[in-house]
Amino acid sequence: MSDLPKAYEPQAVEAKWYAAWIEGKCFEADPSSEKPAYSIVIPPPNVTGILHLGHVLNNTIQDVLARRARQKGMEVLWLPGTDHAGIATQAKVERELRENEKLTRRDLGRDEFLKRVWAFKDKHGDIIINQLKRLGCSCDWSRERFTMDAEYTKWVSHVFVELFKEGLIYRGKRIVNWCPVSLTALSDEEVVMTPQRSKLYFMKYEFTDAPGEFLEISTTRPETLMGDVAVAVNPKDPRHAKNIGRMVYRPFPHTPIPVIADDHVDIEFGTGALKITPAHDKSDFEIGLRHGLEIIDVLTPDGHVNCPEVPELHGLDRFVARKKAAAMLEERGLLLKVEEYENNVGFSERAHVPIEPRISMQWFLKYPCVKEAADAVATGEIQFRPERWAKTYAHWMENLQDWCISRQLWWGHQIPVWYRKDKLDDLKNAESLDTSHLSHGDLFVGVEPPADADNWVRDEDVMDTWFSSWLWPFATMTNVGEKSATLKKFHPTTDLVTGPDIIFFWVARMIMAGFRFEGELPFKNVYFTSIIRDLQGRKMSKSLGNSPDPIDLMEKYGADGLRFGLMRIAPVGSDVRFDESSVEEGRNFANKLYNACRFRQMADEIEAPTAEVGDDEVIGMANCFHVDILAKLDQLAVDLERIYGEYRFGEIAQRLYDFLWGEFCDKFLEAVKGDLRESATPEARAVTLSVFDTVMSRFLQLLHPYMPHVTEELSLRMGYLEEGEFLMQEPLPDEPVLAGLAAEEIAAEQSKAAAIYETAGRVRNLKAEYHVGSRRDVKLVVKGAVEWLSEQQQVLALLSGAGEIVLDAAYDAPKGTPVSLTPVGEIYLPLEGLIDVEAEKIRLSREIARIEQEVVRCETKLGNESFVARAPAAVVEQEKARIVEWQGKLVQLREMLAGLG
RNA sequence: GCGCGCUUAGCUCAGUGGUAGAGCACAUCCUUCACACGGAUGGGGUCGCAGGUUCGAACCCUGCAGCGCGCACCA
Repeated sequence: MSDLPKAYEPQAVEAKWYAAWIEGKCFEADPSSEKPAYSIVIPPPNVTGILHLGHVLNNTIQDVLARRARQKGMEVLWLPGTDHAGIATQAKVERELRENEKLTRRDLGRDEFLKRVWAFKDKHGDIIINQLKRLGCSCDWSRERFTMDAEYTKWVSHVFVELFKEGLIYRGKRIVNWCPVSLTALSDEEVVMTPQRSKLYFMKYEFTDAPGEFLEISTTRPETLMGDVAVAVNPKDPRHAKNIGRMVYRPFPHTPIPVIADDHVDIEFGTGALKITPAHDKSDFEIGLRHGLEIIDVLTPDGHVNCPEVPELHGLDRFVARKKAAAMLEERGLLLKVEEYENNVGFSERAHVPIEPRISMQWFLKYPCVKEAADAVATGEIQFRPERWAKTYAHWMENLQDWCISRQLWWGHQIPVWYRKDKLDDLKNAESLDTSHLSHGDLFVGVEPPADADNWVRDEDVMDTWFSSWLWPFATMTNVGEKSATLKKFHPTTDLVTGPDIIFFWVARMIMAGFRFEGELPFKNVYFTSIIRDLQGRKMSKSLGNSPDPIDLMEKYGADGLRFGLMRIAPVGSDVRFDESSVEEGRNFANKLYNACRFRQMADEIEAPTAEVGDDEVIGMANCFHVDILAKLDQLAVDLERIYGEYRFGEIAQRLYDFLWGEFCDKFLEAVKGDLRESATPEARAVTLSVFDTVMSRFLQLLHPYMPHVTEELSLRMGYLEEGEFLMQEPLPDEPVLAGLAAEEIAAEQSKAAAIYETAGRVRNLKAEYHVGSRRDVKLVVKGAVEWLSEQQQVLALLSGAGEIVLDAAYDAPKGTPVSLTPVGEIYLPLEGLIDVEAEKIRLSREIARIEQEVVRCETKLGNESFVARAPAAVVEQEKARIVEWQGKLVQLREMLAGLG
């Protein structure tokens, strides 16, 4: 091993092990297993997407959970797959078509276009899957699913049909969020409210019964005023009481419209008069319904004015028309003023343009099993982490709006509804459709097409992508009408790991679907990950170019480095600011681990005898450093078990890091280095090697979920496992390493080790103070040494960098010899006349002053009767002990100062 | 407008009542036979502000401020 490179090179190792795990079928779940089940379904990434850091965090957490569960003896299913991502995928293909062939999807026709999308999916669909594999994800790839698989599509249709029969799905003309670019309706969740700097136009409409008298109105959208059918005022508004029931002239087309009264109008806002455009505003639409007003649509689907009566505006883009309309008002002397104004405008989540509220015929769903779904989270049957998201969920569940599930797209699950050809026009124009039409035979709703298909025409729309995603936990496990062995074993799933940004889109809807179609919750725990931002706190996005490519990071630092680095900084509650240096630290950690093992291998190559020491004998021969590290390992295992239960992934990473680096390498390895030299006794060598192996083999196991590749590699290299065995399949041992040793004995040994470590630190800092920190030949004299110090004298010399340590109870220190009070005695550092006496005097005086202050502080505290009476006894004792300690030190320091003259 | 978070060292963040912590960055030293992707030492914080509870508050309570995020029919 010593001929290997000094630094760990992860790339080849990681590829090798991933292939080996696949070859060994390590990820495949067995539904017939006797072991308890543990399951996760992956949040399916977009099939044509590419991996970003959010995916890395999310999937690393899932992999950690899955791998840990396997170690805990569970039968694990991590079910992977991809989502067809209707709008996103269709838009990509349309763009490619436009750029390469100057064609639109309509030029190709539906069938041909869909062929193109499938081809695109086949070409790009594996990219993100392969990226997940590169990351080391232990998904059961034999069960990979896609939301448009034939069987999955059946589920989607089946669910539609069932909910339609139940009367929860209906069709109707409503105001929907219309995207003028994608040319489809969107759900409320797909609209992002964005503050905009816009203009508020104040205009006046003339009363028909009083020429020269005007009603003042403000609006942000003058381009829609051709669709005005009324002006509304609040009935409680005294300013307008006299106006209710009168008529005013809409400027263009010049037509009288009524002034009506409606509670919705805010008296405080502007002039208290609101123009009503039912076709282009949701609340206007509702007011229109209440008052039986006409609906005049003056915009085309792609956001252009459609109003031949006003030729100046007809055909203009909506934003061009806005300026033009304002100019026209001004020409007519009807524009009073224009103010700068900030308001919230809904933007299309995908197309990034303002959505248009638009009347159109769409399919809607009234959510099923709302109460069960709300209760499941409220009662804690489904546990949210962090818990506060439960409140967000509850709020949404209490204010559910019907879900617009139809999309005017081609890529997706086509609505399983057929219309009779001869009734097509009637049906398409009908205001609404309900289940009664089913029996009339004009409408056919079914998973399979009607038998006499030639007489029917299928609804052209497809369903919202989330209408398939919400079935993911069970539709990936079983076919319609079956209860597969997989479903029986693994549903409900154990943990769901996802981002809080899709709590409404996905999480809430899955819970409802789970209750409705499987009669049970879909998962028991939901862990919401942090949102990853850049160092400026901005979201990662392609357009900002602030999103590092995880593949590049893995090339540079290894998948294990990326995983560990990201997990270590991922906080439980809030967002995380990403910096590449954290990944670098992950890489460094893997390297540290690798080198610790390399050190062990090199020790084997030294030609020095090793005694045969049986496992049982090791503990008996162990010194305090051995016992100490073994005890810390046991403690680590116990702590990790608890922290896993709390899903505190960052803390787990931190504990692993601190143990390996701080305890194992910095302390333990340094303390036992002497045991591995040729000069050491065979027994000491044997015991130390044995302890090393015990700790390292168990530590590799504990670290494995976070850094699967390097731990697997080292377990084999170090001989902890045979060729053909996998660390990922090794169950975690239940027994502590030190099970056979009494707690008091462990504590006694640990306190010795702690004393030596602390003493070494004090000596090093004493050396540094006198600028001999790098010298390893200094002589130390210990006065008043604890009786056991002679046993560990060599180790202390090694750790503190001393050439010689002399125990001398009667040592008479030369004047000004630096001294440190340590847990093992007074340690002097004779400087052989090299010190600057004056500087030393100043240093001592400062130290004395500082300690005196400490003593005063403690005494004041102890003089406080309330403190003594109310504080726990242990705390009071601690304070007292502290004073004794400080005073002892003061005596020493004053003597030293006096000694200097 | 309502709700939820956050505010601790230059940066990123731990720390849920008992003497303020880590990593990075910084400074000095060390190319000592696991590791410079390393080792040693050190400087650096009135824990956002103001009150309150308590013997004792970064931590609990109440206000306030700043930042961020949700939700909402302000034209």
